[in-house]
Amino acid sequence: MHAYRTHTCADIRTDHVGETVRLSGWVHRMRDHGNLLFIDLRDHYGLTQCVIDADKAVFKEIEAQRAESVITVTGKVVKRTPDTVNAGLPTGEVELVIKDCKLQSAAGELPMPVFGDQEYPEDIRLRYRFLDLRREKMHANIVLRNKVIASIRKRMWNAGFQEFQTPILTASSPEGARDFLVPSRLHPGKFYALPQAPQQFKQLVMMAGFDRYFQIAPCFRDEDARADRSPGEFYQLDVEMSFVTQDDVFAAIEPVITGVFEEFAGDRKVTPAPYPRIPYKEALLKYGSDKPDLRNPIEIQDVTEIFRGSGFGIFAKMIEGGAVVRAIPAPGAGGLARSFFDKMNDWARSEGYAGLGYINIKDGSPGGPIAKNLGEDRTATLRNQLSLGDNDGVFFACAKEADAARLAGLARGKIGLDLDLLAKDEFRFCWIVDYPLFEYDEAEKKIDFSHNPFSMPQGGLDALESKDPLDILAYQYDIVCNGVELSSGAIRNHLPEIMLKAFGIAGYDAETVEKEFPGMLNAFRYGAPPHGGLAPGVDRIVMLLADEPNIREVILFPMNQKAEDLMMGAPSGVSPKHLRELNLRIIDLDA
RNA sequence: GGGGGUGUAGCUCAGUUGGUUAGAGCGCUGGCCUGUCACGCCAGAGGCCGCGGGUUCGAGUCCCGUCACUCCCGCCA
Repeated sequence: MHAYRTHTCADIRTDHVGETVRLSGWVHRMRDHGNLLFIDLRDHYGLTQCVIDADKAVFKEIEAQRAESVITVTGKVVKRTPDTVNAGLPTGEVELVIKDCKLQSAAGELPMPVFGDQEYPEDIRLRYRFLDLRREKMHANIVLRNKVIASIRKRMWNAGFQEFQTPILTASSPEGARDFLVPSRLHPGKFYALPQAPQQFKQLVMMAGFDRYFQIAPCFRDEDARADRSPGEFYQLDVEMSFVTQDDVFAAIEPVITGVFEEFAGDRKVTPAPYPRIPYKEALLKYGSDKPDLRNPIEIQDVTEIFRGSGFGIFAKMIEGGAVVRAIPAPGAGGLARSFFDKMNDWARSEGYAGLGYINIKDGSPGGPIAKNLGEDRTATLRNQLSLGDNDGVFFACAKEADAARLAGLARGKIGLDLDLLAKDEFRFCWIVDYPLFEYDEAEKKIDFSHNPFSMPQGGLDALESKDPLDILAYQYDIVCNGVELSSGAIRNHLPEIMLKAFGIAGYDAETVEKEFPGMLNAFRYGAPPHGGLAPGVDRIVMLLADEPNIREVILFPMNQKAEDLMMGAPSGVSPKHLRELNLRIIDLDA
C-alpha cells in the first residue's frame, strides 16, 4: 500500500465499500463524542468523513490532534446508514472506519481558522497566506486562475500565436510609471529596470519577423495600489501582430476574450463579438468615463444650450465663463423622497465638486429649484431631449468640460447602483477607440503622450506636422468590461521619422530619443513591419470571472497596499557586504 | 503626499448620556457524551479597550496627536 494514499479525499463512493483504503490530508473539522469521534479529512480534491470509536488503540492519539494537522488514515470504507447520509457531500454516502492513523505534521493553535467562511483582517490573511489559501473560496479562485490561463494559452496557440519569453532585467525608459531598479554589480552606479511591460521587446519580436507573439507576461510598476491594482507586479496577456490594421487586432482578440469568458462565466451572459466601438470623446460625453460600465443603462447628455442665458442664474453665469452642463437621468427617481436628491448633492460635495442640481418629475410635474427658475418652455425642451417620463428624475453637473464629464460619470455610476439599474450577471464588453495621442500635462505645463508613446498617429507624419497636437488621434484602443479597463493597445508606429517627430512634440529632442530607445529606433531603420497589439490584464480577467471586488483575492501571494509581503518580510534590509558588492551605500536624506 | 473608514480576548463582534469588577459567539484548556457533519452539555483560562498626551472626581466612551490596516484622490505611457 502506498505510504500516503490510495485515493484522494474526493474519490470514495459506495463502489469502494468493503475496501481498505488510505487517505492523507488536513483535519478539517473534528467532532468528538467521547467514545466516538468523527474527522472530516480534507485535501485539494475534497472531504471524506472518517470515524473511529474508543476501543481502537489510536483513538487517544487522534483525539489530541488539532484542526489543520496533517494525518494519514487507513481503514475500511463502509456505507452509511440511510439516516446518517450527508447529502451535501459528494462522499456523503460512505465513511472511512479508521484502523490506523499516523500524524504527519501537527498544527499549532490557528491564528485564523480554515473552516467556515468568516471574514478576517487582510494583514492576518496575508501573513498566513498558506492558511488563507486552504480556504474553499481562495482555493477555488486560484484553481480558476490556472484554468483561465490554460484556456488563454490554448486559444492563442490555436489562433497561430507563439509564446516567447522576454527579459526581466532590462533598461529603464523615461516615460511611464516609476521603475523598479536593480543595481548592477559589474557596472557600478548603473541599474537594470524591471519591465513595466514587454512593450519594446514585443515590437522587436515583430521586427525579428515572428509575426504573431503572445506571452503571459509579468509587469512591474512601482505605483500605489488600488482594489483592482496590485502593487508592484501583475500579469498581462501580452499580444503583438504584424501587418495588421486595428480591425485585424480586434478580430483576433475578441474570440479569445469572449471564448474564455463564456467558458468560465457559468450562467452569466457575455457580449458576443464584435464588441461595440465607442470613440473616446463619445465615451466621455455619454458615460463620463473612458471605462464605462455598459451594464448601467443611463446615458449622459449635454444640455448646455438649454441652460445658456436661462433663468437659472448659477448655471447661466458659469456657462458664460466656459462651463458646460451635463444631464444624468435617474429613471424612476422622481417619486423618491426629496432626501434622495439632497443626499446626491451632499455626495457630490464630498467628492470635491460644487454640487449636483436636479429636477424631480412627480406625476408629470417637474419639481425643485431648477425647474422653477428654468421656466416651463425650457424644462419641456429638456424633458423632450432626455425622454424623461412622468416620474423620472434628472441630475445636472455644471463645470468646465473635463470636470463636468467626470462628475456626471461618477453620478451615473452612483445612481445606477443606488437605483439598482445595473444588468446583473452580464459581462458587457466594448472597445474604446480614437484616443488622443497627446494631452496637456497641467503639472509639468507641457504636452505629453496621453497613453503609449509608440502609437501610430491617425494621419501619420502629416498630422504631426500640420495639426494642433492636442487634436491628433492615435490608433489606440482599450477593452473595457463592466467598467473595468482590461487592456490597452495600439497600432504602433514603425517609422523612425514619426517616432522622432512625436517625441519631439512631447519635448524629447532627437539626441535623447536616440539614446533612450536605441534598440527600437535602430530596428525601425532595418525593415520594420507595420504592427500592433494589446495587453489584457490577466489578474483583472480572473477577478471579473471570480466575481471578486479585490484583485488580491485572485493572486496567490500578493503584497499589501504598502507593497510589503507580510509573509516573506519583503522588502528587507541587506547586509553591508551585500551592499558593498553592489557599490551601494544607504544614506539618510533627513539626517 | 492628501481625504474617508476601521482599530475592544487568538478570531468575529457588542459595549447605553462619561459611572461599580469590560461582555457574547467561535477557538483554546479540563470534564461528560457511541451517529455527528456549524455535534451537544458543564467548568476554566484568556484584555496595555492600537499607542501617547489632554479634559474630568471618574475615559473603552470626549478632545488632540500618532501608529496600523483598508478604500479613494494624486500616481498608474
